[in-house]
Amino acid sequence: MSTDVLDATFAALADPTRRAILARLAAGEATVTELAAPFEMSQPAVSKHLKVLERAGLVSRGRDAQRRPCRLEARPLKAATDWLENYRDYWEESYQRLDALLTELKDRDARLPDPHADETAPAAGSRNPKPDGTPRTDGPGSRGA
Amino acid sequence: MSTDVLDATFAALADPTRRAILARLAAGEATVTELAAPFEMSQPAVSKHLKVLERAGLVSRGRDAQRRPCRLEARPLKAATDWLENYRDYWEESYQRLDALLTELKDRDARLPDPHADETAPAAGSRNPKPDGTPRTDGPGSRGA
DNA sequence: TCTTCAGATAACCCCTTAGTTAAATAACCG
DNA sequence: CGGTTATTTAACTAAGGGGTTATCTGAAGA
Repeated sequence: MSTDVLDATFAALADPTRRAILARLAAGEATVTELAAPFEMSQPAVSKHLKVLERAGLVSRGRDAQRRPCRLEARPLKAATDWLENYRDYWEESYQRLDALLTELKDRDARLPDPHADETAPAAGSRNPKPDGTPRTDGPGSRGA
Repeated sequence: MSTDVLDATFAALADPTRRAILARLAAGEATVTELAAPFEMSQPAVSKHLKVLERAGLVSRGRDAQRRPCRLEARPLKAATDWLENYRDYWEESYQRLDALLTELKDRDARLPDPHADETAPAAGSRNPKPDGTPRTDGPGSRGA
């Protein structure tokens, strides 16, 4: 879970073109020209994006004659999700006010000296034990054959 | 869920310093100098990072005399997580081989013409209905008072 | 072999980013 | 008012990102 992985992954995801490429690859392998088609940019530009995705480990490529089919490698996305998961408690709306309250009280009580918490451990709260059963809002369509 | 939000959020998360800042803020509000202390860079540099985080909506700031305490605003992280959630099926190891198989079969069967899938909808699979009960590996410490 | 198709590289542009130091604000403290 | 503390802004450098066009490589196929 070295920071480099997260660096590269998040950086790769920061571009809409690259996210679109990943979305396309989620539907199955595709060649560079196939991937480039939907976009208004040149093919070399897409090649560059692919290189970024490849460096981040999000895409791997095979070989079929002169074609270099790309396929999705989603594993780094797990690292990213894992990192984000530490903050799940913080975006649950219902706790936002409680959180503000706690911070204020703590602030008033004593000025806490805690200059840094490790990057990988945001000291996630004991508030939400985690596995909430919330069903995904996005409707997963049928995939594969 | 405009792409701009994801752009800014993922871009903000692509820097280890900024991720560390967020981790620190998860433990409670902090002033700029408090946030800057752990790092070897100058304080203005940290201010810049904070501005990036602020622009992404990940940090908001109050005012306490000459201090401008920063607090975590985790909502954009939900958008990021939601996007990543669409790919959850793809990183479940057990399916990697099955996926490869399916793609190959489909490829052999007929060359599918599906140039682009929308960015927000990677056509997530019907394979994994989703709410897996996997407990988080990171140990959430106690938080708040 | 000559051609064509599929991608990769190169060389270049422009703009952003991450960092620096130094100076400007802004609010408190005496 | 004058000084100290906290933070922002300015000006600058070095590096990298995203895009372009033009050129090179490499495999297929006539």
